[in-house]
Amino acid sequence: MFSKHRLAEVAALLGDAGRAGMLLALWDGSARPAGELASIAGVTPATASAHLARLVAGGLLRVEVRGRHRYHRLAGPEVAQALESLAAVLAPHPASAAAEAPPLRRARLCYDHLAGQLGVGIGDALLAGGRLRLRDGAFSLPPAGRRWFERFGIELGALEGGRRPLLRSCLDWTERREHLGGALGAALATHLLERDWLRRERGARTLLVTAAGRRGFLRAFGLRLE
Amino acid sequence: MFSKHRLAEVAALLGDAGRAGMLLALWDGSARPAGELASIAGVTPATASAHLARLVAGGLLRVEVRGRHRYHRLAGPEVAQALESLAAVLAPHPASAAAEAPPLRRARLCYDHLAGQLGVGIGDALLAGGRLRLRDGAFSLPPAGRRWFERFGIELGALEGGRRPLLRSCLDWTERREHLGGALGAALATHLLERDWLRRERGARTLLVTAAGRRGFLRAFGLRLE
DNA sequence: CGGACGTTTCGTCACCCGCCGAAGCATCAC
DNA sequence: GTGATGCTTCGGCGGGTGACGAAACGTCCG
Repeated sequence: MFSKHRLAEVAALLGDAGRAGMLLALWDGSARPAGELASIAGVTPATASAHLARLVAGGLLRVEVRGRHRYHRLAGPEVAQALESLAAVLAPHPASAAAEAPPLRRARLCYDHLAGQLGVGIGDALLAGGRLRLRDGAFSLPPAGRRWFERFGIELGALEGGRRPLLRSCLDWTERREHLGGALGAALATHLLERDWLRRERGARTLLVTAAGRRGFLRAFGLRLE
Repeated sequence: MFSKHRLAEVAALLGDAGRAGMLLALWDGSARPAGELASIAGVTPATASAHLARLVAGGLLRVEVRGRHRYHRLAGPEVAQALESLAAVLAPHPASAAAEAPPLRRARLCYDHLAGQLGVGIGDALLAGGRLRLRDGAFSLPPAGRRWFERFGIELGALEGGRRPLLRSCLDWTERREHLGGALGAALATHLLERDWLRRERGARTLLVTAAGRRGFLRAFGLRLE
């Protein structure tokens, strides 16, 4: 049987504030060198190195050696998913989630797609416009939606047929609402970053809405962002 | 920000073989007294008591006092979901899942709905019969499916409108396939247990198929179970 | 080549946490 | 009441682990 020992082993890796901090910093799918993760976790490089070695050995992180730097990133979407579902456990009541720091609640990346109020808001706008459908907690994409995404500059053809589902609903832990994940959610996030509607805040998974973004979200989605 | 400390706190609760064993024993949604959990975890009642107190304080377990017994159960589906997604992290390769003990692979409860080969098989049969649809990794229920479930003895009306989504796909960690969760998945499992097609194996989340079940699964789903 | 830098390894210390046995509280049975 | 049972609390022991500084290693740059 998949033993309690293996489960405990992996869970114990997440069960240290230093390591948890590193994983959270990598939650958005980014790759960061060991030194940066050390400062994020608030420990010396020596300590961080030991932590990172354990995370890699435990299969939670992948490491990519580039010169004298060692870039670490999450080993895969399962890890991000595990973080997300642990977060769901510790925010069982919307009230505690509502107390989150505003910038993080407003817009952030969930591994590689949008989350927070912006993510939920975009989803709502797409639903209201008939460009997306939500039924029984699962998204589907009607023809009108396909056309809209193509016109918006996202090539659906390239996204389909891959291993990853095009649409996937992902439970947002601050808003307690479904938002759009999957290949399309990721492509949308990438597209908005490339268009410079959104900008990643350095060293966090928080997203900033640019001036162009404010105009764009209002025009494209009817979203008024303060 | 939802701090790394809180995440680490919860994860650390799972990061001990004793506590992990207890949680796994409760994975199927059952409620067990402290003494039984102690023997499952292989520790003395004193040690178990301390563990259970921490799990309750951490919001992972609920406790129900009945006379001199204290029944513990998972605090909610989020906890089971967290266990499931951690299991997915530590079984990234189908090979390791294939090594699982056969009875567990064959049929088990994932908190409150069916999983394992039986769970996946039923899902496949429903899909093949057009009673369920799978699109982009998410289930939907066409009219033919609604009729079928009603005729099968499951009242959909009572399930809808609740907080919990009717349909939810849940990644099976032994089969690496989606299976049916959500309110409908739970109702189906309950119904099959009540009809005595399935019986819970004492002290495990493994399910046994009864003789009536073998006939029933063949007739209703075309599933031939050895 | 030599120095700067990022990272790892080593040695060490301190603390936390899991474990148990014994004792203390409840509750149930008679 | 009296004893048995289920569980918790208390006190104390031992091992694991996270922390650091110092030093070694490998890479980049002038």
